[in-house]
Amino acid sequence: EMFPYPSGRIHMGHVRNYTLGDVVARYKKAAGFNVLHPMGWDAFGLPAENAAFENRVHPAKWTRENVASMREQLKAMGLSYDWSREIATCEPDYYRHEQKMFLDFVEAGLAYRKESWVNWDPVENTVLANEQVIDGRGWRSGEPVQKRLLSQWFLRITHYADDLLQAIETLERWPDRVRLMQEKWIGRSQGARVFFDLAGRDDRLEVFTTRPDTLFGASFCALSAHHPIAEELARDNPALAAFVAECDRMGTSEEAIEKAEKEGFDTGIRARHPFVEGLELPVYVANFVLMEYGTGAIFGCPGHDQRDLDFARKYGLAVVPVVAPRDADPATFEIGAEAFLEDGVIVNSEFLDGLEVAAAKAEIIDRLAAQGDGVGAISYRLRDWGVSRQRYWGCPVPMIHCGACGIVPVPEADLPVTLPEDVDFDKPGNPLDHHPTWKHVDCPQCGAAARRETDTFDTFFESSWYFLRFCAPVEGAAFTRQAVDYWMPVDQYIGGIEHAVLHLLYSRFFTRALKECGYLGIDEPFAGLLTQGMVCHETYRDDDGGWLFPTDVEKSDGGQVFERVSGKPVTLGRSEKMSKSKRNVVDPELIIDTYGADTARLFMLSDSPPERDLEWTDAGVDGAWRYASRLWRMVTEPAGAMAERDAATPVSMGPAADAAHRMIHKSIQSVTEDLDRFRFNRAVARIRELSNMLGDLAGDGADVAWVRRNGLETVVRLIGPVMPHLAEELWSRLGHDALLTDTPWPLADPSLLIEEAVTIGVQVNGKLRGTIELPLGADKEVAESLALDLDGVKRAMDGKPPRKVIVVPNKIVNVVV
RNA sequence: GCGGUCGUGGCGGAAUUGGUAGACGCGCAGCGUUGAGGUCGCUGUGGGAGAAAUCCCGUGGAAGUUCGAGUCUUCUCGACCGCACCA
Repeated sequence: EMFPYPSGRIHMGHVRNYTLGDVVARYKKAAGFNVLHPMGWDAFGLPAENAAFENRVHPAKWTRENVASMREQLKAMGLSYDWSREIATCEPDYYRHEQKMFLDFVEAGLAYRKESWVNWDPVENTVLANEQVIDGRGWRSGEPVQKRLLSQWFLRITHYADDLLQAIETLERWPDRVRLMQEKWIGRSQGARVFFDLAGRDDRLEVFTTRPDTLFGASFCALSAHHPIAEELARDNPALAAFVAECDRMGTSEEAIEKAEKEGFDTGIRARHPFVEGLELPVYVANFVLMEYGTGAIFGCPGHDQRDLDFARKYGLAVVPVVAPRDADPATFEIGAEAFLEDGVIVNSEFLDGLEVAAAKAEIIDRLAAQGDGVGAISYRLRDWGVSRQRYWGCPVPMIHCGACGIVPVPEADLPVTLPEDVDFDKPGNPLDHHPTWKHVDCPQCGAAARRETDTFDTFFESSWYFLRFCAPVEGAAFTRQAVDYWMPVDQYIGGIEHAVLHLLYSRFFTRALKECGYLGIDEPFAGLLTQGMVCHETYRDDDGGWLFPTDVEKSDGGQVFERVSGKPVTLGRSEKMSKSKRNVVDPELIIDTYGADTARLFMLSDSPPERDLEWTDAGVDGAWRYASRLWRMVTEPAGAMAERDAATPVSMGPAADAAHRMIHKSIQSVTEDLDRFRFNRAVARIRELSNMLGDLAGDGADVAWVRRNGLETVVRLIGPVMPHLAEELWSRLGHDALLTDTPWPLADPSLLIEEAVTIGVQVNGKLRGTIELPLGADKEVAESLALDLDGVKRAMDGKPPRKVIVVPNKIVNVVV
């Protein structure tokens, strides 16, 4: 399972995640596998610094205390972890290894430095995370944020863009939706670079486009606000500089940029169309053009791109259709309020006219190349991974800035570069930067006074390789090659869908980068992936719209909801992801104290399939608790005779015992299949069915007594991975000395799984009109004649002769009249 | 805005992957146990009509493919998740 951020207390999302993992681990162990089931702490991060700021507690102290209390909470859940492998990423023993990895990445050309944009709070003089930007303003200052350029470290994930994309195909045990999301995230697009001559200038404007076929429909070009040409012009043009500043007030998230009202500024520059003599396109600076994608410049074809169309309408630019639907008249086809995005036939485009879109792309790329105005190109949406953070609570970047030697790596012998303990969180900005002594060091090359890098790594850095250290958390190395070769890749990884792209993609990249640096021999870290859904709960608000905790709320029999203390009415809201801000949370510790861990675990698996969202309800927990109690009574208070533990299989069994015996083995079979396929809710349903059958099993003959014991033992063994405490106790009460944990998984007897008879449905014109009982594999003729003889079938046929009778053996008969 | 996922009873969900829709659980109703309530046990429970047999309707909506569609196709509506400095 994905290791948690030590926020202080476990939440229901953890309970779900770790229950799922523990069931898999316990089941696989019982099934005879060598299981490594570790746990650790993703211990660096922003919340520790917020706590330091708000509660005047040191991030290290806060984090370590959180780890200690969360460890106790996890232990109370009965999770089968190997705690001897526990790691916390904030300890120098852990992060020293990633400092070495980083130095190796620099050596291999996989890490480099470049300028990039950050959110800047002008009042606090600090860099803000996207999370700290609310509606374009700093979360504490309330001031509009600005974009600022900082020189930062990047990891060259784009070097592996194609490999990361191609290899998605090999991840057979990953959910399709995650594979699709990663594919879209990498975003390989085939297109062209087009070079426009600029009137009155010597340089050319280079744009990337996925639609070179629409070049004849171009009516403008647009630059990113920080395109070199835009910056150059802004120096002498206050109005443009003001527009650029306006663009900088937007956040850095893609969402903020895409949702903003599209704005442009006409630079006055004109770009010459490469094929149309005399056609000059206005060049704008526009707020929706990303400097990080393609070349930071585009040409706009309003007819065939909605954003370009909106822009053209706003600024009164020409809209010329150059692709028309195949059945449209090219002379009259016009673009209205919506751009035409589909494939069709090229029109209004000189030598391209009449071609299909794909052919036109190939043709125009050839022509562009021939006259030196462009070239076919591939572009990726994926950008290099910026890993520098201007924060304290992270792994220090092991670099030194020397006035004479430039940027110098910290020598390996001097690792780890550890965080100073005595830091001050009262001043805004990065505490490492204003620490009095920490950053002042001598240059390892020339010995002159130099300055430490005060940035720390993105915390995704730690989570990109922790699974490797779990294989061998040894001293003196990140891991041992032997252990990694034995255990890796992770056979089954389980975590939230919110990590579908970033963490999982970074880890895939990191594994490749480590391979390139000789650390290991695999490409893919996670062979199997299960992404669990969220835990949700209904929401409550009082008269003033304030959120209420479920514990503050009471429900009357009539379904009215009111505040427990004041009795005031409460508005019931829909079920949403449990979150502190909406207060719709249930504390796992309270549930474990009240009902026990096994009940919480059972409920987590019972109702919803793991990948779907799960709604937490009190009634559902009660139901799980009732089942646990019932199972307890069934085993400890046997109503009828129960055979001795080692009683031999009865020589002959009556029909009731025989049917029960068969059902026991069918249950073993289906529960095993369900666990193999992570259909835990079905597995639980099957176990409950088996319990229900045993509860109804009447008689006290030796055969029934034997089957009853056999059945109860089977239920206990099947439920063991889900409710380990209860099952272990019941196993002992059933007279076993060995632990259930050490007992192999039950095997179904194939001879008991064979059905002798089947009930199949009989339809008339596709509607069910009756059922017939047939021996397994009965002849079609037999099925047909029995079906036609049914009263309901005769009635529905209304005296008409059958036109056709479809018999699918062992499944269905359908009479067509 | 872009990308992704999901819509089945009062509720969570199941459906052998195109073959008897609603397994299992929750809730609700009735009965039994109890002084009462809870627990526990039994019975019933998709909607409509009917005393019943039975019939009609039914998987967000509309159309299509098929002997047969919850499942496949097209369109459409709605809900949710991610968007690179939260983890």
